[in-house]
This record gives sequence, structure tokens and C-alpha cells, in this order.
Amino acid sequence: MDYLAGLNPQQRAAVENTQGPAMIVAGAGSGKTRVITYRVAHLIEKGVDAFNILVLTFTNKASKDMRERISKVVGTEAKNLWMGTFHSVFAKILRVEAEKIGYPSNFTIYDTDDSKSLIRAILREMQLDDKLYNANFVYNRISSAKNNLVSHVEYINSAEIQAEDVSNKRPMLGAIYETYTKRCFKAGAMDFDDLLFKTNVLLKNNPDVLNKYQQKFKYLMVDEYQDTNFSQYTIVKKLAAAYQNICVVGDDAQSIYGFRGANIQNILNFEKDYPDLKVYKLEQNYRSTQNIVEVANSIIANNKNQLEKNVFSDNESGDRIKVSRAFTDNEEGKIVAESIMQDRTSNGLSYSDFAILYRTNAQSRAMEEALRKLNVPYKIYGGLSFYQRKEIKDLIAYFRLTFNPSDEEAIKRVINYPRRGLGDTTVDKIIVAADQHDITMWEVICDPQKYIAGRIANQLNDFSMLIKSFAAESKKLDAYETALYIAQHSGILKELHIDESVEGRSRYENIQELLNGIKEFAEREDIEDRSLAIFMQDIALLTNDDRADEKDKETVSLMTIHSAKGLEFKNVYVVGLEENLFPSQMSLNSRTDLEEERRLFYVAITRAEKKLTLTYATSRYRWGTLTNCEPSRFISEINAKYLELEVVKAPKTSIDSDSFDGERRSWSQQRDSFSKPKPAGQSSGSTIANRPKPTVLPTAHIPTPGFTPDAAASFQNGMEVEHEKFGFGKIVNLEGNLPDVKATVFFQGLGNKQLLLKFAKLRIVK
DNA sequence: GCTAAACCGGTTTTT
DNA sequence: CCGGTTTAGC
Repeated sequence: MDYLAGLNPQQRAAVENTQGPAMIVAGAGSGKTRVITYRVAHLIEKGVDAFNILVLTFTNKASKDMRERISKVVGTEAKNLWMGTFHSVFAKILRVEAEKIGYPSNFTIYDTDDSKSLIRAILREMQLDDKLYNANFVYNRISSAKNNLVSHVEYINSAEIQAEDVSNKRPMLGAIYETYTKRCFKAGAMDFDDLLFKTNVLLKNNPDVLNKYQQKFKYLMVDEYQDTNFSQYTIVKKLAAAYQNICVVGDDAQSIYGFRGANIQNILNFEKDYPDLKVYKLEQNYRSTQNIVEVANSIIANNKNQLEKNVFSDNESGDRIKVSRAFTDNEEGKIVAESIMQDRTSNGLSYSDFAILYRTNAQSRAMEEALRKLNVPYKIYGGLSFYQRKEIKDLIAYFRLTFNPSDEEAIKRVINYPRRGLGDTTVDKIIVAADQHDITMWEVICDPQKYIAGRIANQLNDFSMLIKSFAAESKKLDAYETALYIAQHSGILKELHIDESVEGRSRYENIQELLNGIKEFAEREDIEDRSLAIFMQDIALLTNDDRADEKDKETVSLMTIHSAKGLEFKNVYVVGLEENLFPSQMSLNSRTDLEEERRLFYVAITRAEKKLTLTYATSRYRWGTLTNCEPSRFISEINAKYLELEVVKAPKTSIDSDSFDGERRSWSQQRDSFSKPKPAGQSSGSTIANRPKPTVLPTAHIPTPGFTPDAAASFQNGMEVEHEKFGFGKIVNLEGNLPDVKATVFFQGLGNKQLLLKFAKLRIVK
């Protein structure tokens, strides 16, 4: 029991008290994972069968890490634990119990792309305006209905919802929801939300099943409870009802998934659900310096709705928080990359001690380029996952079809890839026929003569034979052999092999990598059923880094703040602290959204152990055009005494010239942003309002790399242009006739210049 | 049914 | 800016 010795009194109490409902309110860096780990270990040591423990997490990574840590304490017994994400655990249960809700046990899991594609198809079929009924919007609407356990029937029958939709001019949402549900069912498919929704249905309609799992899971633990939505909350509540051995762990200050239905009330109201609840507060932060903890506290104090707690640190007070301003996103990257280089050498740190955190994935590009220039090794987490790549999805669609030919989205994806003369017209015909006869697309394809006139029937026959042959082979071959067979005979491998382009090469390699992954799976000794069908099952639930985990690599980590949750780094850079970016533009309309952004900022800050740097740019590229940016209100919410403001450097034109053209193209537009008044209402009184204004000095112009003058005829009044020597300017007047047109161009810092276009080295910028 | 060219719109965040 | 989707022309 020596593991108990290293715990503080609150942690220890939370670990040792295993009976009855408990809530652990765990401040950032307070040893939350340790407590969960030891609590589970403690249960097992006390003689509880690992089979009777269910631990639910939000990411695969969290569950994997935790399982490893638990097995360090209790050994192989950890294997028997039920531990995983909500989605994966209940997908597993649903496969066992599928028939009870009328689904096949080999149901397909639709990922977000599949769902949206199906919604688009339905919108087309229903001939609805896809502007009004935007697929994303519809998806979110259906998703939030499901997460609040509103079925399509209830949706349509609810006067309140209908009134809302009508007043929003979208009365058809209920009908779309209904069709979507039926189509998924017909395709033998569940989307992400269904995995939770259908679990609720299962447990509600089958008391025997509920009882079975109540008896099985005598002890429940839920990590990141503040991120549960109503659907998840209800499942947990039902499962825990018999024994009430439910322990939830969370931090309301770190609730950052409201956008996908997480309901912070679940943690705030937990006490009402379980009156004899024991609450443990973990308030000592072991991770960060006092400065960092206090800054985090001061930030979160701006939020209204919170559980009372006082997070503190006994660590050294540490450096102040550094705030750096850049002029462009590229320069921001440069500042961060240089700072990392410098810090690493002067403090003997490893690259893996550094993380760069940003609000949106799009911000990674500028960081990446800057790091690459300085040869700093880095790894980007998140973004487009391996399994979301087109080529991977294509091949997987064949796999899906092999094991579940009803899968409509899979059919549409591959029926004409590679090309086999089955275009949109045919697909539409199939859908219409399927709809008319109330059968699946697959059934139409298998008996085309009956439903579709013309020669196309032959091609359809070939296609169905192909898929059937895959199914037949899969019975004889192992997972890897089946996958390879399908890759070859579908024609995908050939198709990609022919493509000699860089992207084509990389696609081919990705397929190889997938096949290798399957080979590894096929050789695993610890799994009984190593068929491709099993490999396929939960692939939609896997994300990015769930594959080969390259840990301990000497690399700087780049990721969104969302994916950084739960991680910690010695030195953290939070970049892009600008209004409309962080806080995000979408959050500015409501207080709750803004508070969620603030919690996100809190999460970002509390990832840092020793040193925290915040950066922002005064202009950045967004959708390919340069936009001006204001520093984030979050910076001004920090008490100035914690901050160290970076001295502003004048733009170094000559040194920047190895950078991208945006770097200098910016300055004519930049001056606007300096004079713009700060948005009103940010009054917390402190800090950087008075930072020095930069001086923009006209310097000898160095042309953009690849500068080529445009022909005299192409210029128009009002255009923004670049001159070889004078730099950037704007055409204010044109006179004379070709080829002797004379232009008056206003150059920043130089005033108006008269130029004869047939001689001037002028390039059109915009 | 296929291809190339215009066209549009998206950036929150993830299981 | 970049990728996906729609359209025109074959």
C-alpha cells in the first residue's frame, strides 16, 4: 500500500473512500490522474474484481495512459478493467446487445463526414435549399437533439421545438431528422451521437440488460465529468443506480466542450442527484509555478458560474508571464521558434519540454514554417487524422462494404472509385429504386435487372460480384491478407500507383501504412478475433495519435488547446491571442460562449510548468487575405504585475526578406490597426494598454521573391501595386492612352510618384 | 459519364 | 488560400 504514502490528505481520502457517490473537484495540475489511477488500484487491491470496474474517459489517449499507470501498480489485472471512452465502451456494449434494438451487431459507425454526406444527400432528395438547410447546421441540430435524448418522433411532436424551427424558417428539420434516422438504420449505421443515444434506448427499454450492466459495473468512475452531455449523464446515472458507487472527477473551470453538448450543469448539479455525496477538493497545484497558478486564477475569476475552490501552488514563484507582439503571423512563428532555440540552449532543455498551443488548427502552418527554417524538430498533433485522409477512407469504405453491404455511404464512396462507369445518374437511380421498393441500395445493386433498365445492369452486377468476392475471401484469409486482397482487387492500389505526383506517392504510402497497421493487428497475440471485421469495428472512433505512439521523441509539440487538455509541458507558448481568434469570433455573442473561451484560456495557461509565453500578431492571414488584429481581451484581464512585456522591435525589413511575402505586404495596411480604438468595455484596469507604438520606418525596398512586373495594359485605378524600388503603393490616377499611360502612385512614406507604365517595374498586388 | 474550369465558402474546438 | 462542388462542353 505504499502508493498511498505519496498522497496529500485530500487525495488520500478520495482514493480510500471507495463506497458510495463521490465527486472529486480537481483543480488543474492537482494530481487528478494520480488519484483516479490509485483509486482504481486501491479498489483492486481491496479485492474488487477488475471486471466490475468501469472507467470512462473522453479520449482514447487518456484511457490508454491511465491503464498503463494502473498496471504499474496492480500488474496484469489491469487488463480486465473496463476502461475507455464513452463512445468506445458503449459501442462495444451495443455490438453485444444490437439485436435488442433491431440493429445488426456489425453495424457501421458513421463519422462526421459520413453523417454530413448523408444529410446532404437527403437535402438534395427533399429538394431543400442547402443554404437555408446548411448541412453543418442540420448536423448540429440533429446532434444536439440526440445528445439531449430527443428522438425524431419527440422532435416532431414537440410543439416547442416545432415553433422554434418555424420561427427560424426551417420547418423541415424534423422531417430531415426522421429521414436521416431511418436511412442510418437502413444502412446498419450509427453516428457518434447514436452510440450514446441508442445506449440510452437500450437501457431504458430493456430492464434486464440494464440490470446486467448494473451488476457488472459495480464501481463507476468518470473522468472529465464536466465534459459530459445529457446523454452521457443519463447513461452514467442509470448504470450507477443500483450500487451508487459512482465517482466523478472533474474541474468546472476546464469545461471546454460545451459546443458539442457538454453540460457544465452536470457537475454543478451533481450534489442534487446524490444527497449523501462526498466531495473532495484537490486544490494544491503541483505542476506550475505560483505565478502561473495565480494568473490562471485571476483569469478564471472573470467567469461567473463556478464551484468554489482555491487553487494554490507551493512551488517557486517563477518567471513572470512573457507577452510578445509580432507584426504578422509569420513573425509570430519566428519569435516563438527563436525563443525555443534560445531557451533550450541556455537552460539545457529538451525540445520535448516545449509546446505551442493555438486556438485553431489553421494556425499551425505559420508555426511549422518558422520551426522548419530553424531546423527545430516538431510534431503536430490533431488536425486531419490519418483515418480521415481520402485514400484511407476510400479503402476503408471497401472494407466497410465487405462486412456491411447495407452501408449506404460506403457504397456511394466507392461505387465509382476507381472509375467503372457508374456515375451520379446511376447512383440516383439506385437510390430512387431503393426508396420506392423500401429496400437498401445494396439490394438494388444485387438485382439490377429488376430495378434499372439498360446496359448499366452489367456494370452493377460486376460491382456486386466484386464486393461479394471480398466477403468470401475474408472468410478464408486473415485480416492482413483480406485487406491486401481488397486493396488490389478493388483497383485502389493500382490507381494510386499510377499517380506519380508527390501527393499521389504519399497517398500510396498511406495505404501501405494502413496495410502495415493491419498486419500488426493480425499478428497480435493478445486478441482472440483478429479478423479484418474486428479491426474495422471501431476505426471511426480512432483519431490521430491513437496510432503508433511516438513518445519520448525529441520534438516540440504543436496542438490545439483542446487537444492539450490533460497534458503538461515545462515551457508553453500560447499563440494568436487576438480578438476574433481567441476568443473566437463565434463566441462573442453570448456570455456563456465567452466564458467557455475563457476556460479554454485557463486550460492553456495551466499546461505550463515553468514558463509561459503569450503571443499575438497585429495582422495575420486569414482565408488568404491579410487582416488586422487586436490583442485579445484575455491579455488585459491579467494583472500587470504578473506580466513581462516584450520590447517591441521595429520591423526588420532586410532580415525578414527570407520570409514570406505577406511579411512585408502587410505594412501598408498595418498602420490602420494602430490607430483603431480598443473595443470599449475591457476595463480590468491593467496592463498593456500603454505599450509603445511601433515606428514604421520607410526603408529601401527589397522586392518580393519572384517579383515580376505586369504589363502596362493590366493596371487599373485603385489597384495596390508593388514597385521594384519604391515598395508598396496604390494607384491614385491614370492618364494618357496605351502604350503611354502615366500613373500616379501613392507610396507609403514617399508620397505620390508619377510613373510611365511602359517603363516602370510595377506588379499588381491586388 | 467524364473532364476541366469556374465557383464557392470555410476556421472554432472532437468522439 | 485551398479544397470540394457545381457547371459547361465534349
